[in-house]
Amino acid sequence: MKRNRTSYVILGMLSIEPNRSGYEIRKAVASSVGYFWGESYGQIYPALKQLAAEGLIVPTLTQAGTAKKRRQQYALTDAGRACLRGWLALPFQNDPPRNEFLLKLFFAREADPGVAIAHIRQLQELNRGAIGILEGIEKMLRQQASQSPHFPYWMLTLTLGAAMTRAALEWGESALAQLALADAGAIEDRQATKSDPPPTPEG
Amino acid sequence: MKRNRTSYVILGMLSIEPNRSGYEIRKAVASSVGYFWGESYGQIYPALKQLAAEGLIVPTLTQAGTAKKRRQQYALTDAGRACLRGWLALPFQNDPPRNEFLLKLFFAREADPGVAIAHIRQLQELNRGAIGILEGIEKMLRQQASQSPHFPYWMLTLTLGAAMTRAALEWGESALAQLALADAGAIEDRQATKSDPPPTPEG
DNA sequence: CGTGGCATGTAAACGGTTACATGATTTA
DNA sequence: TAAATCATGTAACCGTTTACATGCCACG
Repeated sequence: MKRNRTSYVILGMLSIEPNRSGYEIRKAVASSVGYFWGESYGQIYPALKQLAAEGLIVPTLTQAGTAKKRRQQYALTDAGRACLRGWLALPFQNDPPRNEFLLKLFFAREADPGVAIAHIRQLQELNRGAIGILEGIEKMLRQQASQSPHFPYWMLTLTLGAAMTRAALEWGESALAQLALADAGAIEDRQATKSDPPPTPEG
Repeated sequence: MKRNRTSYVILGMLSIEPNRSGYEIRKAVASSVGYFWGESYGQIYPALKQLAAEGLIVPTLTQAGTAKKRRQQYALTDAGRACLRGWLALPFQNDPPRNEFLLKLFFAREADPGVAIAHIRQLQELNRGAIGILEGIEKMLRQQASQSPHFPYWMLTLTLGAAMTRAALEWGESALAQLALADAGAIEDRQATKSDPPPTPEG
């Protein structure tokens, strides 16, 4: 039975906490795995229908007591849980990353000299923001979920993200320094063709 | 004029070296930017047609001298080069990464204890391989392209990839250690409920 | 000569995003 | 009751992969 990954994300989210609606699942995805996975309504709602038709999830009664909005909630069935576990045990597929930043950097020679520097600065901004967000999530996790059996795995996803982001930040600093040097070198070269060469700058 | 990114990759590749065919462009992509970008024939050939129709590239005569296979080559026009430069100067869009490894790790509590460890080991394998490939490319670049004006930018793409991969490798080691400890802890806990607690193992 | 791989291309299917439509619920 | 927003859903579109079709060239 071929199934797309959206279905597994839904099963996973319901395995962590049952009785969620499509809307809630979408929000949970964005706020937990959002920095390495995304889902849109256009995928979630059809997938919910399909999963329910196959008996992997069941619609649960919206408790009429408080009646918060009208929303159809779902919970995992035994078959759904088994399906999730089967998928988890399968080797992960690492989908080829698409990194437009690196693409532009690769072709940057064709552009004006400032372009690469501007892109790297934009990347640094993004990565600094990401570090902040990751640290925020980590703090919240430690306070609110440190006793959860999910905690160690959730922390691991965070620390990998943080480690790679920090590595990228360090790279960015050195890359900016390099490009600045190269610019200075180019200026020197231009001066050198006009007058005497000053090979090393001195105070 | 809306244009997909495949077109810019083609323009970029032709800006580095003109007179390439679709097949050659595909191969060049795979062997240079392959670890952060991919293109398939199904995109390249239609894009070539479209670019030619818009005058951004021109089909060049396959030199009848050696007649190496039949293949239609293309070269950049001035308009094509200008188009590429315009795109390069635009802020890059960072497309949300999709990382199935992290997704499975996030849900790993639902699976058997060995599953997360197996996935991390698989990741380590992949990353060790990636480091090897990146180092190979770097060596080749230093030998064959160190005088090219593209060289500094190409090196930067390599060093970012290497830095992030190395960070992931380090993370993997510590993650494996952590999970091994957790397993040992779980065993201890189970023993503790059966007999006296041995809080710290001693020779 | 014919087989295998090179090179070009196309059609179909897929996964995913976006935009839009709609009702229901809060709030002002 | 009007406006804003919540929640669900659908249709269309886009980019991409995959599978397939085909002809050409080199080599045995």
